[in-house]
Amino acid sequence: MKSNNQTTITVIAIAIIGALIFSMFSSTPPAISFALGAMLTGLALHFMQESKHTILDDIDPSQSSTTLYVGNLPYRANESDVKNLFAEHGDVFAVRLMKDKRTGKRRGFGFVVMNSQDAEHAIDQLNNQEYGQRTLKVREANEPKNADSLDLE
DNA sequence: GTTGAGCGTT
Repeated sequence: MKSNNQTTITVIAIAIIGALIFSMFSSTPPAISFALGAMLTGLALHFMQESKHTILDDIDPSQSSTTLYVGNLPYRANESDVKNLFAEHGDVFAVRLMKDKRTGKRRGFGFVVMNSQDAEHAIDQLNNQEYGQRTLKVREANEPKNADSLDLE
């Protein structure tokens, strides 16, 4: 819908060419073949541009997420506490505190997924900070499932 | 109910 004049002219030109080609291999009357060819070619080009716009629109820098490693957590801290703590420094998308698979007891560390821009600030603000009589360790997580810190290369 | 360096899970 947002195509400018140049792309519109290009689409029409290609549509006409496609219509001519379509007419050559069709046994129906030339006028109908031409119209059908133009419609099909125009539709194809239209959807190609639509998908292009969709892909580009999906790239939203304000929503890129970064996974943070949080260590030296007090055992009594739950996911809610950690989420509230990090939420003071940015948008927190998810919190996972690792626990023992058998006993279910917390292991004192976990992961926080939050806004990439806020993540750097959260590291500076929360790393080596006192929390529950413990000194927090906050860093960027290792095995990143989300390859979003690629802007640091 | 305990412990204390670490990088996980559908």
